[in-house]
Amino acid sequence: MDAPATLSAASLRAAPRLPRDFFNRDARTVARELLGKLLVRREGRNLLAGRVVECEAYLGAEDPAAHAFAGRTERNAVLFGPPGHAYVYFIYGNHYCTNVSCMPPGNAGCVLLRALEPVLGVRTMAEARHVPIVAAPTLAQRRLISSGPGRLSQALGITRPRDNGKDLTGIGSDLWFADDSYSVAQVRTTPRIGVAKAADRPLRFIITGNPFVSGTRVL
DNA sequence: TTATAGATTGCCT
DNA sequence: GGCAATCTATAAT
Repeated sequence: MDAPATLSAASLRAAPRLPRDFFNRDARTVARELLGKLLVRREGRNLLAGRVVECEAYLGAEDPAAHAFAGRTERNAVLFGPPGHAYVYFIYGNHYCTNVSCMPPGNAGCVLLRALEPVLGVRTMAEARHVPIVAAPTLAQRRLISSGPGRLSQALGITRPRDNGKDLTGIGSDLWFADDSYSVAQVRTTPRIGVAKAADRPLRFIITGNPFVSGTRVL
């Protein structure tokens, strides 16, 4: 039912990176297929990784909730560039949110990453989040690491100065998506979280039943 | 130049 | 469940 709790660094290195064509499609398609993939960060010789369990699609000119809705600005310029690049923005004075651009240049779709299940480098991610390091963390404690868009960005050290505009499909990139052939049993869609406009559109995608999805009640 | 809302989080009651 | 924190982009003077 749940994804594997851990993953070896060797198998992660063997997992193919998602190519640019993967992102050169409608944001809804990319969001759905991104579920179950791994977001990987290389910190020197150390690898950090989390499995995507929740994300949201943002469209272009036809989506009032999207940053690209009002057109190209210095802030959102990445969205209008080629697919497979990181769009990182700062929000509420405290948090970075991580997106990946979709669609060909000129089309501004993107996918916001909202929750990861930590699978490799968990201790390092917990330290980055200032989450207590304990021998046998509870589910509630593990959820604090990367369940939420601001949380997962902090866990992987993703910031706008460091990562905005980065090519996530580049060979030399220190941030990328990997496919370890994990199979997602069922995908559920819901309205997007925290948006006032176009609040009725089912553009949030989650792995049904995964406990690391944000807002999940922990018993 | 000033005001306000925001793709959030964490602490308080 | 309520709400303050804290900064940026954008709208309103």
